[in-house]
Parts: sequence; C-alpha cells; structure tokens
Amino acid sequence: MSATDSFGNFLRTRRQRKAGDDPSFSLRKLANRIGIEPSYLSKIERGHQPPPGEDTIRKIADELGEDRDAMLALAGKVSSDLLEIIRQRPAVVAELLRAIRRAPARRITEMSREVRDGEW
Amino acid sequence: MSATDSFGNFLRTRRQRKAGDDPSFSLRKLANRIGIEPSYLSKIERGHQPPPGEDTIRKIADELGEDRDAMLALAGKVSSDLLEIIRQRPAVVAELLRAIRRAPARRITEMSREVRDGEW
DNA sequence: TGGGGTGTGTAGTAAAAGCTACACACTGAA
DNA sequence: TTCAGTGTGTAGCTTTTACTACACACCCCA
Repeated sequence: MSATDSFGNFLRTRRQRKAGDDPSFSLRKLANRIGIEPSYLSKIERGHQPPPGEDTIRKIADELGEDRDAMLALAGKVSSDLLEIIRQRPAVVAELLRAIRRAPARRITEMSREVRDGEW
Repeated sequence: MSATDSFGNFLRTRRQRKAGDDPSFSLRKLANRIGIEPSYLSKIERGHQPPPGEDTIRKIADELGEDRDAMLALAGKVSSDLLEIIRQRPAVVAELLRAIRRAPARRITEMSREVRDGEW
C-alpha cells in the first residue's frame, strides 16, 4: 500500500469517525479550518493526490487529535525539527539511529527517559 | 552561511587539496567519475547552484573519502536510510531524537555502543 | 602553433511537489 | 421547492529540484 493510499485511508476513517458526533468535521469544514481547498482534501482522502506538505499535515493531525510524527510517517515524511537534530551532529546521531534499528521499542523509550533524567 | 555556500566551499577545498598530489582530482575528471557535467560541479563548488541530489552527494563523499552523513548534512539533507528508520517507528524514535538534542556527543556515542552490545 | 587539459558562462529542460479555482450532482430539512 | 450543505471532477498553476548541452577562454608544452 502506497503512502498516498495509507495516508488517505487513515485520514478519511479518522475524520468520518469524528464527523459522526461532530458536524464540524465534514470534509468541507475541516478543509476550511486547515486552509486548503475541499476538493484537494477529498482527493487526498481517496488517494487521488499524494499527501500534502508538512505544515498541512501538522494542522490535520492537530485537528484530528492524532500524533504529528505518526501522520507524517504515514505520508512518507519526517518532521523538519527532527531533520535539524540530525543535521546538527550527523555522525553521532546517524550512528545511534542505525544502532537502534532493530532494538525493541521498550528499550528505545527507556533510553529517552534515561537521557532526560540525566543518568550519566 | 547557506547550505549552498558551505557545501560548495567544503567540496572545493577538499577536492583541491587532493588535486595537489593527484591530477585525477581535477574538476573535470572528478565530475566524469561521478557522472555529472563539469560545469554543474563547478557551479556547485562556487555556490552558484545548490548541492546536488542524495545519490550524487554520496558519490562525491566516497570519492573524497569523506563521511557521507556529514556531507549530506552540509547540504541540508539527511540520508534516506535514516529517514526510513524514523518512519518505521515514528513515535518512539522521535521521542529519542528530541531527548538527545542537548545531550553531549560522548553520551550519544555511548548509547550506540550499549545498544549494539545488547546491554539490557 | 596547435592540441590536450583546465575551469566557467549561458541557456535551457523534465519531472515532481503542492497546491487553487470553479463547476457539478446529490441530499435533507424549512 | 428552494437552498444550504455535502462530496467530487476537471483543469489548470507556481515553485522547486536536479540536472544537461555546449560554447568560450585560458594555459602549457612539444
């Protein structure tokens, strides 16, 4: 399943679920709040257009109450602030990312906690 | 200094240094080995063109014996294999990256080692 | 005094990304 | 029975990305 399709499907089902008990989540109204053309949003939901740009995805995620990074990933993208973190120290950070590729998620979360708590 | 300029400057000085004792590092010959037009390489070196695409940067880095991730970073890019690692598990990996933003490089390298050694 | 080698200037090009604008057809309530 | 609201189809657009093609001017040295 292409990024175009999975992003669209996810978006459509999440929006429709919300539209069930909140009429402000009609395709048109949501598009207006986000600041894009309704027809464009329609095409994205059905996979007739690839996912939109980063800023637009961010707004969509916020409106739906979904995780920004997860939606960006669905769209085949990575948040630009993460890119910036990598670009600041390419060698060390690249090494770390390649190291954790197959590590269990639990272990990765644990590492985040340790770093934040300053355990070293 | 823009990405265009710093990438160009770095490339030019590294290439010229090598050209000093190895004539196969003339702009033209290097361009031919890489598979791009000499005039294009010339413009990139002088910052008249933005850095080339990922594949081309990779080839340049390999020719110069420089770190790929570092050169990509100079160009304002991030290696697509790292993007893929993030997209696989956006939430956990994003959390980790944001956590290490201000951590000392030594600590990050240490973490890579620990994960590879399977210390958990 | 050419003929290979050097770098550079000008002028394009193809494809992708990220959209807009507007008309159309349907539905459900007033 | 109209009209506000729903989603959708068609046809564009601008900007960015990542280059190519080719001619020009200089230098050196055989």
